[in-house]
Amino acid sequence: MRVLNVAEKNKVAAQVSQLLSGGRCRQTNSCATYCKIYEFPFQLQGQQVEMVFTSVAGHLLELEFEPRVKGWHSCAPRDLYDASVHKGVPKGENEKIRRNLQQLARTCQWLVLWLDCDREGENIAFEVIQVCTEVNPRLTIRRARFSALIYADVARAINNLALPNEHEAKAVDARQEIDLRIGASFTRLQTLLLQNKFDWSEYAQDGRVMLSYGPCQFPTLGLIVQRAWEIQAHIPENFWYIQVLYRDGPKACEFQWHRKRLYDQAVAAMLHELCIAAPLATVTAVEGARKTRWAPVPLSTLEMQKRGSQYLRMPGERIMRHAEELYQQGFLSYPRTETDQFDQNYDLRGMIEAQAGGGAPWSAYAQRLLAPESQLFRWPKPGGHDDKAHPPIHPLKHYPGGDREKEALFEFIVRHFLACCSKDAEGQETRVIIDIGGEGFTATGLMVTERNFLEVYRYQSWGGQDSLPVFQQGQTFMPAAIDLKQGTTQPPPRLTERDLIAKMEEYGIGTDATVADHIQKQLERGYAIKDE
DNA sequence: GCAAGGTC
Repeated sequence: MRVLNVAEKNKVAAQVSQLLSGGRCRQTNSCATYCKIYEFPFQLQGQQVEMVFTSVAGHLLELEFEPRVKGWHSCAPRDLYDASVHKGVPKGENEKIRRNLQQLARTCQWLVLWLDCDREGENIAFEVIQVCTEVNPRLTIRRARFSALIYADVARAINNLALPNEHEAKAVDARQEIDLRIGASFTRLQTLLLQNKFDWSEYAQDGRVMLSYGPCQFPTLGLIVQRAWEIQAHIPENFWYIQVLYRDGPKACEFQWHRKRLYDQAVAAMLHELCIAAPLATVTAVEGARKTRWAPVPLSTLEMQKRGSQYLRMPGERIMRHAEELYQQGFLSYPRTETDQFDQNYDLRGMIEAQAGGGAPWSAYAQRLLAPESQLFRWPKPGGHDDKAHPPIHPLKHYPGGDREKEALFEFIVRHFLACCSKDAEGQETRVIIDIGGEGFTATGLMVTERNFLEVYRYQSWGGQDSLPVFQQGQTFMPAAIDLKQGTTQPPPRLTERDLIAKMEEYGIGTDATVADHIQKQLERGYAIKDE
């Protein structure tokens, strides 16, 4: 008996084959570029069988309208709600993937579906069933459900084969149909209605404008517009505050008023006059506290995009493209992961060693991290998310360089990885509280006592302020200045890509894998612009 | 010329 096993991606087919065959499987190419075939003998339910593993690459089928309504002027946009839709294999790579599946299905008696354990995976399972039973209707169909790519889980899955869940798959069918009908109809309606009403030439691509609508695009744009409205609605207001400066030779510091700011100029001026009338400052307290700056937790896909866009000023979409290439070239672990904690027995040491040579700017740090006497290493703090399929994003081997942007991204991922394996930074905060004419002021200083992860994580700084001059409780001094200053309230800052990604995550717009695409689309369509 | 989801 031959058993055809289909995974959602080649990587899973390869890994499950490795685990079930004990590392002894034959790999051959298929007619599909990225979907390999893995074969090995296996004992299934007490029977000797030949296992044949292959994969799709995500969805195999795509929902499309009947040909009658495909032209933009063939029907009214509202007719797209009644037109019939069907699932078909889109032209291109997926046709090759279908051919691979059908060739194998003809020679097999069983079909075991190893798709991801989520709704999309369940839906893809039925796509695979549809394509395979077209050429072999007598296939016995089973679903393998595994939660992690480890032997125990995979073995449990093959010994507890179940049936695919049609309800879950149909939930995805419903989503697809809603997305397509609403998206296509509103896109046509808006575009046809408005394309000649305004001058869109600035936004046109290939001579025409596209005013697309989609259930992810629209709320994404909404988040951008919301901030723009907040900025437009801002009415600047003046405020006043008292600033106290201390100076003694080269030593100087600034004291912040406990009232922070007042919006009543007369009151602020009166309090200022009281200070001027009795300007001698009395130190009422000197407080010290230990402060800790936490090292980052291991890197998930969305966190990579958020930090990458902030630290490197690189669009999320390009970060993902570079990460994907670095992964395929073997420099990086799998770039699509929700996991931000390392498994207990992960070989972190080996991963750090891989960065300790090569003369990179971080090699010396990696070497220190490995040296026990440095006491710099600490097992990364768990971030609390685990997709049970992939580890956090981390470097596998040294990237020799070539593409400047890819280098910058790789460097960030390495530094983040080394940082999350390092101890937190420690500092000593000093607060000096003074009284002038009944008003309270505080100066705060921070001395970093142990930089630890900050040494390698050059994207973050801490303190920056010089340590304070030494003050003693009860001491008095004459300030160098007691000034009444005026300020103006500022509108909220414009939205950054990092903020937008975070908000989309918060509101559940798109998925980890698509958030960057939706942002990219805003720019492509000219709905929003992004500057430096 | 349209959506959003999956992946190399």
